Amino acid sequence: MDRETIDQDKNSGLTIGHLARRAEVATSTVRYYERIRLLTPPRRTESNYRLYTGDTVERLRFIRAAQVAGLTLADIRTLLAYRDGETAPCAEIQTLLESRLSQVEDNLRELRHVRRELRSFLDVCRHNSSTESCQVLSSLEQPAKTIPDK
Amino acid sequence: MDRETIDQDKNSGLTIGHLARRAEVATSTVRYYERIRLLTPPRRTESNYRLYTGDTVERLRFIRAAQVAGLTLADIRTLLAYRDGETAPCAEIQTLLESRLSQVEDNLRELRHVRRELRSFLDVCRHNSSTESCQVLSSLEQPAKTIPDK
DNA sequence: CTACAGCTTGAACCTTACTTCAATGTCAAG
DNA sequence: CTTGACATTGAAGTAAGGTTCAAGCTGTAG
Repeated sequence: MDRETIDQDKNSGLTIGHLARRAEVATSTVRYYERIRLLTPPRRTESNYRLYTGDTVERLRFIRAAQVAGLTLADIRTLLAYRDGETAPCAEIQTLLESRLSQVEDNLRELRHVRRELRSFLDVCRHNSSTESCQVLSSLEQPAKTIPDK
Repeated sequence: MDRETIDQDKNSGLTIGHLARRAEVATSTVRYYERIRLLTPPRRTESNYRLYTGDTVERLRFIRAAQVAGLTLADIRTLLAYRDGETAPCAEIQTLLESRLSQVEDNLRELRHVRRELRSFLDVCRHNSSTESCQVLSSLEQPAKTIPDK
């Protein structure tokens, strides 16, 4: 039995620090999530320390998993409400996921475009023999400049 | 000769509004750029209006082009300093572009990961016959859950 | 008993790239 | 002369997801 486990047994609850270590988030994040109503206020010790159960560890992992999937905290609040309630309307969840997916795909397209731009500027840079008067600067002058084909 | 051109000729200078329209940015953006020293303070009319030359239109286009290429305004300030000065050290510019490119590539990798996650949750959603108790919620419970191969 | 780690709070701060606001001044047209 | 568009300023607001701070209490090891 390690320190953590002993501490937990003692009062059958986790202080914010223990919760945070188990869920691998910062304590400030836990308080932040309580503020924005992703976590409901937990019970308190006599000395006003927050006291959590293992369920909250799960909840935090849920939040992380959803974040990794690209959902915003606002999205996640919606999902958590379903998770807390008895109904979990699949169609609405699906709509939410699909709308995020299409945003992610937009971002991907834009990033690929940015990558193309950067690469083409780097090409200019590399085909430049002079160490001064980098051609990139002037190629940035003409907007929408395309590499002339051949 | 259109209104814009007449206005320009009159005093051989552009007010902030004319500059903004020519460069297709908001006037508030122009003032912002001046504040963060991307633009040097222009001369003023007697009545304290900013008065720009066509060079500033070019400068704003330069900024836009660089932004589209994924550079931050801080990066761009560096480039503008080279552009204003007599030396444009190609090597350093190349380094800057390469470091942005690798950030962009990191972002792309991460976004592709996010897309995979979202798609796999959507698969769960679509293979679910029940309209209630959406399986996505429980599949978010187990972190790092991989779809079991067959 | 004394450290020192850990907890409490509300408020402020961080990043990036801007926008908005309020109060006031300027300029050209009718 | 009035109206309306445009200009000025500094300060504050926005989005998102947190972090940091100050000042003060609690808990425990030595």
